[in-house]
Amino acid sequence: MKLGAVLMFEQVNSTCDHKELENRILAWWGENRAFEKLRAKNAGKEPWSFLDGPITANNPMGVHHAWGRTLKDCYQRYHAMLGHDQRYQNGFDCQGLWVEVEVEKQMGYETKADIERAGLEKFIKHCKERVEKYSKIQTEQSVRLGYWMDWENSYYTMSDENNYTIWAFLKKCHERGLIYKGLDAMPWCPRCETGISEQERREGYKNVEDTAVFVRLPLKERAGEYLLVWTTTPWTLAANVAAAVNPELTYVKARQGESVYYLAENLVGILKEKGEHTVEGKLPGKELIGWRYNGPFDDLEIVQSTFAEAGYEHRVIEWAEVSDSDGTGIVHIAPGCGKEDFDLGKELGLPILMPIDETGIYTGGYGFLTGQKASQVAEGVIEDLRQKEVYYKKERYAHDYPHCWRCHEPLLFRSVDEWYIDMSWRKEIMQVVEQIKWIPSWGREQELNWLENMHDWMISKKRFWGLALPIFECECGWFDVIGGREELEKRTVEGWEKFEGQSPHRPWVDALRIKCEKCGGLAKRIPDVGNPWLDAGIVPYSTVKYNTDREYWEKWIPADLVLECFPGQFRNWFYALLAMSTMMENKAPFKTLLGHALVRDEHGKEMHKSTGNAIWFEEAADRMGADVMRWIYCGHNPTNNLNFGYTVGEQVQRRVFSTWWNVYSFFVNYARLDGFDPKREAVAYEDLQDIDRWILSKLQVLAKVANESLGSYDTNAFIQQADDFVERLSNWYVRRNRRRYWRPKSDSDTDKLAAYQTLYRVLVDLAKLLAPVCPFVTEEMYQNLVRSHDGEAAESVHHCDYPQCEEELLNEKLAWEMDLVADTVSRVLSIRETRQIRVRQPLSRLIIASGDEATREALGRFEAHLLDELNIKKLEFAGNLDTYVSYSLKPNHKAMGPKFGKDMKLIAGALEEADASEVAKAVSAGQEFSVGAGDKTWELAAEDVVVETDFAETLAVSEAVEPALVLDIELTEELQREGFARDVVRHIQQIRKDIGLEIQNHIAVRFKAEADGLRAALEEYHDYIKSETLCDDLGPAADGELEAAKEIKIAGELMQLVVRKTDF
RNA sequence: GGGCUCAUAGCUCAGCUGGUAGAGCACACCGCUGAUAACGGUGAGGUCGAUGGUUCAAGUCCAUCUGGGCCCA
Repeated sequence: MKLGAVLMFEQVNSTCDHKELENRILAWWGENRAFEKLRAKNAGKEPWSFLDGPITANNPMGVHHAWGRTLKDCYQRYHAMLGHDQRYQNGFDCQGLWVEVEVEKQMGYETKADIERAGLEKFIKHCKERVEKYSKIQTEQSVRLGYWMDWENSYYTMSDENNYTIWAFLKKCHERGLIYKGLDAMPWCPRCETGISEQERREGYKNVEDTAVFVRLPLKERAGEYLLVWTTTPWTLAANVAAAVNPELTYVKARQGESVYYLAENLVGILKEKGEHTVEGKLPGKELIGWRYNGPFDDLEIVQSTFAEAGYEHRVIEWAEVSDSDGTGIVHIAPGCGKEDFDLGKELGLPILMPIDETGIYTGGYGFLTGQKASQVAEGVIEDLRQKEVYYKKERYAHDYPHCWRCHEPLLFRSVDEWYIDMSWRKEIMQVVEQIKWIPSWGREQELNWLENMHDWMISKKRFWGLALPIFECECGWFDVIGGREELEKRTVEGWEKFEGQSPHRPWVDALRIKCEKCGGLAKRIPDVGNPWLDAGIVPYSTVKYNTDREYWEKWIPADLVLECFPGQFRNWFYALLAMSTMMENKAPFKTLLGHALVRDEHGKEMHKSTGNAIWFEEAADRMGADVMRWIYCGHNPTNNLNFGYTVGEQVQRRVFSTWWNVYSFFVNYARLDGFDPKREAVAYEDLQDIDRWILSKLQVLAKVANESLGSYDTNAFIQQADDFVERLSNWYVRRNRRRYWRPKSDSDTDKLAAYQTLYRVLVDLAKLLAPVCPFVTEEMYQNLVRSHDGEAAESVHHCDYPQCEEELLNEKLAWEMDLVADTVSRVLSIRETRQIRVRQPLSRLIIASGDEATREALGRFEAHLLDELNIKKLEFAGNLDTYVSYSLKPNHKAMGPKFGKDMKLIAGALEEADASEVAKAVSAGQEFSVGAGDKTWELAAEDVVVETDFAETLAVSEAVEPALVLDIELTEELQREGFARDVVRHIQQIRKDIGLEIQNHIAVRFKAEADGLRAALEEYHDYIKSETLCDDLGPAADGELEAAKEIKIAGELMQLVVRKTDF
């Protein structure tokens, strides 16, 4: 088809290919530097500050990351359209064990020794390379998502600036005397050869089955009597120092064969398996305290020497935490191998046996155990105990046991020296928490709860790739913390030449020495690296020019928004941010924190590579489209986990995007045919139709909701409204107005112009409103609708001002009226349904009965829509339905409750007794009336009761709600013929579609029909059928013309139809 | 044991400051279609986890309990 000169819109397909469209828009943004122009446009204006939590640059980004990133982008785009200046800085988390583990896998290293053999420098280089590789991949993925960031300027937590700023933080801590080295029993990963911090330990609990052993420990001075002790970690028995009982529990003395056993009364059942026993006495736990016994490994040289040195013998101690829920009620205590054991040992001054080294292997002095892996000695220990006759029995025992969160090895407990920050200043942090708005609000409680209960912060890790802790320690015990590069250079007395020009990482920083201020010797850096949450926690300082441009920092911090996935972060990033910022400046680094939950699969299961239900980001983006994904993310309540998958994607695509796109495509394609010129002077508001004013009002409501929702970080509320708007736009506004666009072209047709202008305005504003949510499809629409003809308009939809509600276009009355019309339509359709009368069959009249003037007036004004939509000839109005009905009465609780209170039940009874038709008359007249029960009477108003009506059979009625509707369902032959004609039209249209004709193609139709009614209808409605179907030639078929005929059935009568295209 | 949180239709979820329960999907039936491989209508399906309390009125507020999740000990 040839286009005239005035046609400016590009033709639009009826379906939208998201993948193609999005890639095209991405390329266009790039070529036109759309993002850079946006930044330039807003530069220097009022700032809005978002602070990005660094994403771990260790693997490709998943659909779970895309949730948070979509929300981040959405709020940034919204504020950009409000004209706010922004930093757009993305962050990558680079340092830490997670990277090391992946590099180890990649290089085939098994142990720390392997790394050291291969060379630390090489290893660190690989770590850096891995971070570079994945940060690049994540950047590309984020771009595909439509995430607008200053990608050239992303921050990396491995940067010098970041590391040195953490040093400054640590120095402040040290100046307050909060840094210390402590010996503690801690969970330890023998594979990673490092301690696991409290935060990390919580990541890795797994339910496993272990061998639990019952051991009988001979009591000294009580020949033939034994303590029965139970442990789930047989490897720790060699480090046994004491046995603990609960002084409040009751214990029994039980004889079994030659032996006498002591154990908790409630657990005596465990003896059964080994034969008969008799209970010879009961005693409280406190009577056992102090009893001495022979340890299970007293034969070991190291046990003997350690105990001798301490002047100690194995004995029973008290511990209130001992329970009788499992085991024997007597707990084996090894202070070198367990957290509680260690604390207990410290309290009581017990000696400590530390049997294993960093790799989980027994050290010297442990006899046959020496050189063995602790995780593999269970059977050997049992055999040894058996020979020593202290073995009683074993069992399989299922429990939650901590595992390494990275490599999944079971953790062991070791007593080791680690470095800590004393967190006794937690109250200061808790005060800072109060400065923050938490969404959802219980986030505050969560954070406070963590701060209340946390222990000191273990900041050291015996690994390689990470923050080099700036703690220099001298052999004499003196240590100091260096606060930055300058101080480091100033205080370094040796090794600077090896360090200069390198990042402050191992191995280079290990070469440095400073002078000990106590003994004058050389202090060297402790070999440990830092906890990675230090890296992420400092970013409000390190990435926002805190050290170099304080004015800039003041401008952007505290940030307006931090937005991250909730789980874990209360003790991780949020905690680190708050703690570090409290120490640095005693203030919150951000004002609002928005948290979201986790992404699950469609069925609510966790996504895992191994179970095959994981969805890769690229695949999702290409298959469903980034816009669709973003709609799903924005439309979800962030508090709840999100069940993500292709089914929900298809739903959103169908329900929202397909509908919206088709309105757009409908508009564009007809606007082209008609040569609609968007620059023409606007039709005056008073010359619009009510339905135009209605959709414009609805658009303003949407703009209001959009600004309120996005302004309060609630995309969900906005999406719900937008969803509804698209639905109403398509299935009411466009559906009701189709014929206005189809009318023959005429420049003087103001009403047609009004229809185009209204729909145009709605589509343009809707694109702007939704631009932050789905940036691609809105850009596409904007370019075609606006930029195609207006070179002065903003170059991108994302450069536009965000639409604000125009109060003068709001019209609540119209909204109410349109709801009434829609409701009326729906009710009449419901009547047709129950009476089995298809909508194509015209009916003679609809009676609307209401005592309410406004209701009648409103429906009267939309009469044309009602008649057309419902295929009815005539509308009649009545004040009530007296002549057809009998009445019954029901109380309206909402109206009466406040007035009559406790009398409600009595009044309900009185209404049942009252003269219903009298009341109905009063109600429909809006008058007061009285009812009575016993000796009481009440004055009721019209709105206090609901009148129900029973109808005669002759009419179809819907009277449950106001207004009452009565549908005349009598079918005359005349009406039937018209119904036939509409059926014929409909079938011809279907055939047109089936044979692939375009809207504008003309046709010829041949038919054959036997039934008189049908033939009469074809004759009577000959012209109507022709004009409705663009048919130039309609007539009965001659012989041989029906070969390709389609046989159809109309109201039970057969008919044959042939459609032929006549233009080419 | 303590803190937080959740419990509404078969599934996923809305229900703000109390007024007598909704949507989408799925299912069945019917209809509509010259924008819509769409849509509309109807039906079935809910003791709004349980029990008390406040109130004329509770999914909504309060208390207790049960069950799930997270956090802490």
